[in-house]
Amino acid sequence: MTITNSNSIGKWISVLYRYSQIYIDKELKSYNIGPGQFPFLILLLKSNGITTQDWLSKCLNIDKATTTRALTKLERSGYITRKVNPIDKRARIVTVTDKAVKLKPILHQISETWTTKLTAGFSDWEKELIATMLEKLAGNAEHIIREELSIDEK
Amino acid sequence: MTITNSNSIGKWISVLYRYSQIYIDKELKSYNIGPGQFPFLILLLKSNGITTQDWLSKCLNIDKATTTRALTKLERSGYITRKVNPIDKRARIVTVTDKAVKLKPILHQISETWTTKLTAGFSDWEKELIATMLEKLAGNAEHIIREELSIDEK
DNA sequence: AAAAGATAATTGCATTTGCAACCATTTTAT
DNA sequence: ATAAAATGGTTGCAAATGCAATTATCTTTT
Repeated sequence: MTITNSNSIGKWISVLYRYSQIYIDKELKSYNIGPGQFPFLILLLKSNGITTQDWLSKCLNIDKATTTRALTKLERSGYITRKVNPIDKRARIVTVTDKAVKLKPILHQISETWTTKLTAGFSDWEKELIATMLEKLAGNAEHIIREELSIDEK
Repeated sequence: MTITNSNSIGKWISVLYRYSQIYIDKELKSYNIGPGQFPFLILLLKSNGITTQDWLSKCLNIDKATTTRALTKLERSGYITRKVNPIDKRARIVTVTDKAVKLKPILHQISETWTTKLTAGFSDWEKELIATMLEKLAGNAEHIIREELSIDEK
């Protein structure tokens, strides 16, 4: 018998996910950036030009079809450009524009404000701890799903 | 300057959310229960007949329109019934069926297996800790969104 | 060098979701 | 007692999302 508090981890993850979507949506609506684009833009601002769409998908665990569409929207809104990689014509080189770079501080501020308010009452040490723990959970989750997939492939 | 690890909490939450959706979808597809119904069914199995749809929505932070649809699907699949509350005709009394009760052990097992694998490498103490911390985060998130709403209402 | 397999990205399709607007009923205020 | 406000739930609509299939290109095998 192991009915413990920890079984609600999944519930809180999903609740938190929905809150964060609502928050991002409110904060970024005026920039024509939705919760579906936000993580891509943040990631691209960190790793400009040095990544494939597929890598973005894997890094964020977002379906590659969704990635295509998110980047299409970001491109239409003028935050990124995509050109075919001449070395590998299947791939695209995704580059952030000046418009995106100018927005970078605001994006980070929104992200930081959210984190700060979210972790109100936590010590700095606890903040680091929970981030580290979540990262570990995500690693485990990836492992679980990958294993399930490989079982299916039998 | 506060660029720390903790700023990625949001990222990991969203990554974990998507993994969990994939997992639940795979595990429960054969029962005709999707990730959108799962949390409701779990919650209803705990608090049968003693809740409104609105309470479910608030508890899980899920839009009430989505709640209506999730319950409609659960009803069609035979896991719950809804009747108008004679005391308050606006409200519905949601009751789980025998079919749902029979499924309860399986649902809990799926939930437990996910949690166990997700927290692989964590001590029991750490498992409790992360659940507690996530609950706190969710409480803070609710607070943030509620405050933002009340500002908009000015 | 050609065929088979893998990889990067896109498109089609169906499903899910949230916001707004709405209806019905109950509660509160006057 | 009636009007106004609040509450529980549903529906319309548009946007987002994931899976599967497809295209194009590159890599590996033979």
